[in-house]
Amino acid sequence: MLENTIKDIQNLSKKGLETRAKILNAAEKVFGEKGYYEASVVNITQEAEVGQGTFYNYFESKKHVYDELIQQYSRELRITIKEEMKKAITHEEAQRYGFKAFFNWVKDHPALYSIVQQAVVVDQELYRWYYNKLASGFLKSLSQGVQEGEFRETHLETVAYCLMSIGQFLGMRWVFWEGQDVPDEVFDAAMTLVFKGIKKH
Amino acid sequence: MLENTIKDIQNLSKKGLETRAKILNAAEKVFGEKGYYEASVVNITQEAEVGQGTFYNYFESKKHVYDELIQQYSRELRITIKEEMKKAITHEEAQRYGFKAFFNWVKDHPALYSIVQQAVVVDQELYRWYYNKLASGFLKSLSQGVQEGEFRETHLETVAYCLMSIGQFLGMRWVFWEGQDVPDEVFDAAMTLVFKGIKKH
Amino acid sequence: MLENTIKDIQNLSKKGLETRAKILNAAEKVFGEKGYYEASVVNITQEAEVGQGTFYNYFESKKHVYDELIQQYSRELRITIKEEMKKAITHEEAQRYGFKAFFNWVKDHPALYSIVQQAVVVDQELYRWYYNKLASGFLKSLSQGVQEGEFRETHLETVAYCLMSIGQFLGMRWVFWEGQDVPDEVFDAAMTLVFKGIKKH
Amino acid sequence: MLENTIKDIQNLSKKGLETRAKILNAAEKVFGEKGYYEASVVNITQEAEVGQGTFYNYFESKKHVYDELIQQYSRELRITIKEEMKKAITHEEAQRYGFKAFFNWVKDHPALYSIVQQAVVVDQELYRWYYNKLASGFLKSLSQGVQEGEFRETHLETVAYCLMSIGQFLGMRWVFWEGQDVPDEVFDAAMTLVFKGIKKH
DNA sequence: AATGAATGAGAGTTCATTCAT
DNA sequence: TATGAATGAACTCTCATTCAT
Repeated sequence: MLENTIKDIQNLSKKGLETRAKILNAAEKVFGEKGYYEASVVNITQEAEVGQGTFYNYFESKKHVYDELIQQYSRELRITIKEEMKKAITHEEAQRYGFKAFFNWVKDHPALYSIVQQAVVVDQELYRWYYNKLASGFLKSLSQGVQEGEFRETHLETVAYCLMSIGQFLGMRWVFWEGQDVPDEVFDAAMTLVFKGIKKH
Repeated sequence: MLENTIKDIQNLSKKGLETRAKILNAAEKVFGEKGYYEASVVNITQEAEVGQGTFYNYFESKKHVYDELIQQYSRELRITIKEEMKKAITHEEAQRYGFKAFFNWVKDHPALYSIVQQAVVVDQELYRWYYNKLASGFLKSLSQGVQEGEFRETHLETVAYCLMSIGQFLGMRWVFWEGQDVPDEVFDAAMTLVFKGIKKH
Repeated sequence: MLENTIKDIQNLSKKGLETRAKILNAAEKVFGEKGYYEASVVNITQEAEVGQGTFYNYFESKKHVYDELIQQYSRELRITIKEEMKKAITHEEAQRYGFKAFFNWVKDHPALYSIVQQAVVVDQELYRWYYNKLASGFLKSLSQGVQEGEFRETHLETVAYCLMSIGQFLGMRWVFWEGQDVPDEVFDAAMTLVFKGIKKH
Repeated sequence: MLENTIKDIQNLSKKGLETRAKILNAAEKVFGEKGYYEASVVNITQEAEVGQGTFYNYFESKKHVYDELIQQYSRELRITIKEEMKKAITHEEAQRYGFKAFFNWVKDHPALYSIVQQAVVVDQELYRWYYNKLASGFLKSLSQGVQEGEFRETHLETVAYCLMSIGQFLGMRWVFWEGQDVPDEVFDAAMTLVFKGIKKH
């Protein structure tokens, strides 16, 4: 009743949902390729093969699509990583699986990876939110490892940030820039560094 | 005689150099506060207290000032870190001094720190150039440490990227976001992590 | 669907075509009055009573409208002249009709006449193209006159240029400058000059 | 006393006159190459190898140099033609010499030729003045020819404009566009056309 | 639900001209 | 007499957004 111009994902018809999804996918592609500021709404609607006006039936502004992409991405990424980590037995293994999952994600969604990076210019607050959220995932897993005696006691938030940063940069350097998997020797070198640093013995 | 429209840093009068510096400083401030895309040339010239046209006497475009800021920043930062590292005796100490120097730098130049981050959107190539340059600094120092038997043998480029990334994220999290020094417990936790990871014993 | 930003004269709605025409007419008027360089796009959109941005929905740039005006003008003029010449019996008569048609055209479209002249500064190539096109019309008619024995043999391209230039200058001097018809005595004097010059006896 | 900022060609030192001439020559070249509107004052001062400010010591504005060039050109051209025509015996010969002189002039001063053409956009009034002046030269010579019985009676102003226009276009077509002399067959064809048209028998 | 024509605020940039030195 | 640094008005063009259909 309050919102008669759509935008509310609820009461959308099936067709409406499809159109919305087309736009969102187009936005992902276009933002990924051109960057938020170089990308225009027209670019997006053309990519989506819908009219210019249609965009505003589903999103309040260019910024709103961007926000939605990041939030969606963030959620999916964290779920994926968590799922993957569950398969492990030790916490070390879990961390390894987590890294692997992240690298695969970047390889499969380079556009979204880029979009997140762009938040540093587009919306600092969102950027901080994203990394804090990601770090808190690491933190949880780490503190379990400590409780169970697998990792030594230390300032865990710091370590969480360290691990996250390593994942971030290796993903950037080898996966995003080169468009390949992280090479085994790189992965191993990084893991050895990390686990020598945090394991109890 | 001959050259009236400037842009060449050489043969600039004293007054010209001052004006140029005013604009560069203003650009640093404005880009830092508003981000590259939200910042307009007018914002910069107003901050610099010069006329709009004056900007174009000294820089070919908005992008050119930006590039200059990054390159200048990059050079100064690397020199500062190197100077600081020289004061150390062991390589571990050198690395610690390096990190400290970097954190101080971020604290003193938050705007420039932000500007570099923005390159991820503004100019990917510049962004890669910056990090590769920075990483190669770490690499050099590390391989010396290995040669002299202080650090263990490993895939050094990876480790360089890991160290750089840790510095980057801790600097972001504690210095840039909070505007304070990296707390001692954080610094120690990170250094312990790192050196347990790379030292020989 | 698909094409939102226009510029293609095809698939334009009726309203779109109207707007485009309004802009084109306004441009003709404004270029005619102020000249290409003194005329601004704002001048044109104000004359057309549309928003500034609307201009760029229909033309890529100020130069593009200009080109279109010239080409349209050139085509229409040549068709008009040809139509008029067809009504004649002898080739002398045909030439006379052609000149008359040209002078009438200038009287009816002084702005367009001026716009063509401006090409000498705005776009030399276009200027040459226009006059070569016009001269080739004269040439065709002349060589027929020669073949049929009405005109004497001579270097026809030269004569074509001479006739064209006479039309051009009389049109400028009496029609464009004074805003009147070419006076009879002027017309007769010029025609006599010309036909004494080219007729066989 | 009235004018203390120079600009008055009178009380100029020898050096001043030289500087003024340098600027005028540079302006001729630059206007000729780029056209009045595309040419900037900086272009001119750089070509003249003087400072930007120096320009305004000798000319009130960009437009003033332009005016001066045209007037100077017009005067010199008319003198040159007149001198040349004096060498002839018959009036027909005089006209031929006049045309020749004009074509040579265009060949030697293509930049000035172009500058005059540009007046059609830059300053209509100047443009009309120039052509009226030129036509009146033809007129004088023609009416003498009539008085002395060499040319037939006719509407002389018209014929003057016709002759002038022919010279103008042949000069443009063969000399200015092609950068060569008017070919003999073209020259002869044009002269034959003209003199069959105006001579008594 | 879908469209695309219309818009105007605001961007980056140019350049004729001024003026202190 | 010569200079070039400084200026701001004015330009062309872009684009997120609105709205009538």
